[in-house]
Amino acid sequence: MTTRDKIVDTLEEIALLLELKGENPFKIRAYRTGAEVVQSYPGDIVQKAADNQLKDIKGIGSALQEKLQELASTGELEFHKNLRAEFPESIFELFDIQGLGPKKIKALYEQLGVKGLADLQRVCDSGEAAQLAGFGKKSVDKIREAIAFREQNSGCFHQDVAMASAELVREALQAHPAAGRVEAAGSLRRGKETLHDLDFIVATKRPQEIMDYFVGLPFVTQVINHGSTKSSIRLENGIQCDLRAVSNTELPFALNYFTGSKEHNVAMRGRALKRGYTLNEYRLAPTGEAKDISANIHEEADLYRALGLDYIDPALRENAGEIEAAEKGLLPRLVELENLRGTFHNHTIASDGNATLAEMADAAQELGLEYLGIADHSKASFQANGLDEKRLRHQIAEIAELNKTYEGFRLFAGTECDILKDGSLDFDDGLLSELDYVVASVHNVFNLPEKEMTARLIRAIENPHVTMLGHLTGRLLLKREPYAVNVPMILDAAAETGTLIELNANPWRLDMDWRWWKLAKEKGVKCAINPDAHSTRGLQCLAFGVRIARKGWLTRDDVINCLSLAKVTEAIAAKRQRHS
DNA sequence: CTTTCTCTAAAGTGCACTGTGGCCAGTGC
Repeated sequence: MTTRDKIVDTLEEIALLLELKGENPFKIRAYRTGAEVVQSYPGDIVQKAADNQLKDIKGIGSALQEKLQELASTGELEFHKNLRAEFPESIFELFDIQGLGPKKIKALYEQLGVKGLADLQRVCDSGEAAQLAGFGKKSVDKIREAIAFREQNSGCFHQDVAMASAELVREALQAHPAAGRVEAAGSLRRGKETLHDLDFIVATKRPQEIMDYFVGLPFVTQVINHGSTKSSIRLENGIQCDLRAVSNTELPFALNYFTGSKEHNVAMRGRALKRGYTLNEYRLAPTGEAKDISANIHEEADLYRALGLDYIDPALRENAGEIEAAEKGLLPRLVELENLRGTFHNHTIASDGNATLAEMADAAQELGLEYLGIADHSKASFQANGLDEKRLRHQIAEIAELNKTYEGFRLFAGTECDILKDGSLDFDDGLLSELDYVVASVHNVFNLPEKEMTARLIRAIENPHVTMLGHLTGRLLLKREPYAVNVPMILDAAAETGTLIELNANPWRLDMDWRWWKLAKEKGVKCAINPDAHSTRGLQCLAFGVRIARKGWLTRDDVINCLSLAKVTEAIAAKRQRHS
């Protein structure tokens, strides 16, 4: 069965391969456009393609119509197969290296026979790469750094992929008749920003049966371990998944132990010892005269209570003050997805999103939100089709019109305004003042020294129209390092000016990092959880943002999205009013 | 490869930055 995703992937791969061949850039773009159109087409485009009913779809001309028909009806495409045959499979690895584009990959492949990462490392080390035209010592050094960065993160995955895989595994396990409770543990449960494996615990009386079933599941591509209570497999996407079978009574202990973090566990064990117990993954047992209380422990919460602690949410288990807080009854009541009543920073087809204003608004309402902020790119982000003054004013008017049609819901007119190299903004204050709010973000010149980058951001923060700072460090998890910026100084400036900091909920960003939010909260800086959605589906990234906010100890009072429509309207106008 | 047109040919997203090689090409947003 051909799926929409497969068609999209095929078209994108064709674009990549054509680039490698040095084809006409417009032809390449046509395939990329085609992929986008297929991705966002409302309706069953696969069926339509198979039936050759693709006429009059903008972006799909005669050549793509034919290819899509072949692809949809046969599941294959001769043209694609032939293209693939021209290059080794592993060549795609090279596109993950920052600083390598199609031209350089082409040169490496044709002149040095570089087929993948291993070859790339070799020709960098041997000095061959530096000899190529267009290459030199500096570029080779950069490539080596990029390889090292990639290797450091190899076997790591973004939250969206990990969560989807975890759901698949959980459902499969739960379906077995001998499976009792099935729980995800590990860093997934703690809500870490990236993950390298999935840990599951199942309560059962027949562990061997569960293990045999687990390693034989259809999505298993490799069996790493297969024992009577512990097995490890690899999924199709490369994620390793460990499963442990325990008894019902052991479950709370196993769950606690395998959720971690290691540091949290060490602290817990130490605490148990002080109270006369030894704690491990199976039980809490008295070491001396203490009374055996294990029969009273059915849930993790009972275990924490037994150690004189309030229940500590998995998100907080990083040994970063959570045990002390739990002892004193000072743990925060963490924000929940259900607390969010709206969100900011979302894109539409006006810039690089693929849904219209109305579609985004409808999707937001379906999620139960009361307001949605639109923040399309500004003109300096040309590559993202950023709006100029005229188009933005047109969008403001469009939003005003749409707002007349809603009851109990509102679109906010905003912008994701580029912060230019010197810290000035891409739009003048006159236009910014016509908007409901402004997200200010950096999209170019990432390599400034920390001092200059910090000054750049602070200058933007000091603009009275800047409501919030977008993706603070510009990092792309597992792909690009954050840029150098002094976060405490930024937080001070934000606190002083009443500027919000975004928690960008895109699983590739999750920026500002969760490790800073506790400090931000202490300084009185508020958070805006934003999905940075480029489609209606993208709004669901909010869930990832909430997970990170929880790791940052944030409560509903710290997150502006938890305010009602009336209150949030005041809140986003507050900074500006200080200055008027 | 697609769209648009002045309708069978031309135009189709711009800029900053980096490094290399000698004033340009590749990359990334």
